[in-house]
Amino acid sequence: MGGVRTALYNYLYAKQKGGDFVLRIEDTDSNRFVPGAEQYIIESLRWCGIYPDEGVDAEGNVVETPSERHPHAPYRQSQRRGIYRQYAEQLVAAGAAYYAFDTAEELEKARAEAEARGETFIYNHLTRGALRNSLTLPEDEVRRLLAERTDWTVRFRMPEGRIVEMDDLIRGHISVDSSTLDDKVLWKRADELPTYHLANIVDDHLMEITEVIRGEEWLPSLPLHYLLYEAFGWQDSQPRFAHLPLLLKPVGNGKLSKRDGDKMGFPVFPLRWTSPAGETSRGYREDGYFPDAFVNLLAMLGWNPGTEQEIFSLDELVQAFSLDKVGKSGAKFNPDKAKWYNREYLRMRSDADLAALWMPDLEQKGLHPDPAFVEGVVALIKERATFVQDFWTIASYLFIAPSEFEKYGVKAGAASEKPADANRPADPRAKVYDDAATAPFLAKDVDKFYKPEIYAAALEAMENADADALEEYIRSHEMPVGKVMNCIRLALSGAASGLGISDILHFIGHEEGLRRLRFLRERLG
RNA sequence: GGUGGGUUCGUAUAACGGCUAGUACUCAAGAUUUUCAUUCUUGCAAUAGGAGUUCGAUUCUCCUACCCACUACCA
Repeated sequence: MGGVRTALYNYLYAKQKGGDFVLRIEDTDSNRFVPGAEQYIIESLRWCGIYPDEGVDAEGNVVETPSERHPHAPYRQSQRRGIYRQYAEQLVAAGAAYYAFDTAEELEKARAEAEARGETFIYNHLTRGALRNSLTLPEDEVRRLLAERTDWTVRFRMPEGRIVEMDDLIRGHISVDSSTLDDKVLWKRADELPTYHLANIVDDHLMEITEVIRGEEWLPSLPLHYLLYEAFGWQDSQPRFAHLPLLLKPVGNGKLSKRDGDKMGFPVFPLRWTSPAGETSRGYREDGYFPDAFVNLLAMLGWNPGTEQEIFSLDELVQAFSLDKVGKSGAKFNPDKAKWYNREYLRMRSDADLAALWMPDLEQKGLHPDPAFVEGVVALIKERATFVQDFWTIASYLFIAPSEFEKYGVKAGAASEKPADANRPADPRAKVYDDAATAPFLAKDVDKFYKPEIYAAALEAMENADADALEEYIRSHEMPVGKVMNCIRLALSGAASGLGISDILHFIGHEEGLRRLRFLRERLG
């Protein structure tokens, strides 16, 4: 979700300004390579209606804008190794970086020693003089090591006492004393690739990136990035930066993580994702969210239009989006609001569209109803649903006769109508519900609706009146309307709550209604 | 620990330094309904705390508290 939102804001900004949205794959950590992840990202963006102007597509082909005159490919950083190497060396030659030969063990030891003194080890202007690098070793020794071995890194020579003045499109002016920063690794020995910091600056420069909109977790690295642009002499064409607030978990503290969703019953992935290890995480698409609803709710997490409008299409978002309306503080994700959005989008969708979306589900159940019939059902029930998947639960009895009669779920008492949901964000004013709420229905409520005399009345009414005249018949014969109607509903739908009797009869027909009423007697005696 | 960022109802957020601090979700109550849901009406609920600047502070400054991120040869 967080990644999609970041991509979305980038896309909205780019499109609004008439710019290009670039998808670059930052895969410089071979340890973290995940097969299929790249395709997953592209598919997710496509589902949301976001198509990069430049980048790679799901088939691995390079995509570039037709007007593009300056080729920027390749778009995978793992394929740009040679480019970065040259820039890393340029930095060393300029004195802005240096080679470091310290082994993992040596650094480990330095850290342990610092810790023993109650300090934290930092590779910086204070400590680099006592470590093994091209600043401390004799020149011929450095040459020898570079020639004989490949296990060296390049570190940025973080200046001492520089106050770095920065501007962020969302947060305004920020300044940091470079003395508090460390000599970040720019070139990794491990896979002979640059770290994010180097690759990002080099690529943004080469790809003529004008704005970088990324997560807040990058804010602490911003001074380093400013200093890198300066070291390369690229300050004049340096992109502008915007650091987005984080997406937080619905309850408790901390940022939204994979775990939260599965634990708390909502997706955190746009599409279902199966990790190489075989664990599957649910996705918004598979859970039944409409892509435009997903995009809409994501857009409103951290941004607002400044008006009271809440429903936006992607095109409207492009028009309305603005970075100065992006908030500074983290946004807790609210699953209830997410559902509300989908409900709104479901209602906006036409009955015919919804019927078409539902049809495969019906066919899978062995049903082959007339599309016009399904469309009629949809018109009747769409206001009761949040997802297309809800349709069956709401209206299965319009297709097949109930064989089971409700055991649970009737409003059994004021204080016990809904099961408690521990995973929902707590509203302190909500009533406390207990598990007794789901006590068996039959024992208590059957005699409310299924007393022999009520049943007799129901049967009489059904035998003598059609759907439209039913209520009038019951009234005029001085039968208890509510109880008789509910007895009929129980027979028709298997539940004591639900659609209107005449609506049900309209779809299943009067004969079928009568048959179901007689079946109820068989079942309940 | 250090550095940086943040803090308005439970949640998302609005409010040129100036109204009774608005809206949506959730929740509650009422109306409607043959039930449930829908719909409509109403309600509950917030400027973290303390100083300062000012005629006036949610808004600007400082301090404190709390939260978050970063502090990897990850991104």
